Amino acid sequence: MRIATWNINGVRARIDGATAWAREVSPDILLLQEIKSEDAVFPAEAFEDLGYNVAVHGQKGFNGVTVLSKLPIDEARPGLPGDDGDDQARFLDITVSVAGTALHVASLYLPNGNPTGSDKFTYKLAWMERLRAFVEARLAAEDMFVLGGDFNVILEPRDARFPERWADDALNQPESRAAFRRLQHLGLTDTFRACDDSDGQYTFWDYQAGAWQKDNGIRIDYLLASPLAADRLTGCAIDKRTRAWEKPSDHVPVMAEFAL
DNA sequence: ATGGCTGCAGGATGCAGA
Repeated sequence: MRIATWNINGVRARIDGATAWAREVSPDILLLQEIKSEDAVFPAEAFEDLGYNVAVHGQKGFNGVTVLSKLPIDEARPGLPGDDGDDQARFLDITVSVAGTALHVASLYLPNGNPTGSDKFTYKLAWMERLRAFVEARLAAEDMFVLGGDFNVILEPRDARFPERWADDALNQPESRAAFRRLQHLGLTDTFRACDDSDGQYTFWDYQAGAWQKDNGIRIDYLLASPLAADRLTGCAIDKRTRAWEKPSDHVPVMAEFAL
């Protein structure tokens, strides 16, 4: 079972690259973020033609997440619990059945939070606390699950080419990292780090100032596995080839392989 | 970096991103 996540930065502007990549790599489950589309204009047919079942939690202009699955989607639950007043489309949780066992997979787009100290930063931290509560409940139920997406947190200095340049950024604040650690310490595995401990591994390069050419990147996209899923982890990869494509997303796909 | 691109909404430029 191959699960991939990719912040596509506008799925309609990148539908050709997205489908070409999905056709070549053929993940069983593909999570997309920042589709920047409401449900009605999401190009579902392009993915259905590749054999995917489609669950969408869209929003006009901004945000928006999807789960594309070659396995039938038994249930789809849009929205992160914990705040009925939150109307930003940043979370979609689905259930599939693998060899008679339920596997839950969530696609998430964690708030950026800039500028630090603003109400957006407060929203980011509150969103992370809601995510922690969600994961805590999931673990208490001893469910097998994977959380994938753009977490918008730089965990360690080695996750940035120039960490000092991110000193004032919401992605790199002690509060942001602490909230991510609280999540991890409940018992989630950073699947990439579980099988690749090397430095210089990034998932995002800014469009500006030749960041890609200078390898000025950061690692902010993750696939986190619950214990039952982590026990089956067999591999991981960041596919940075896509960043060199024509009209690329500023993020690249992250993958994890499970013996499921 | 004083954010130097990019997508989207809407029909010009402003906003959001990281």
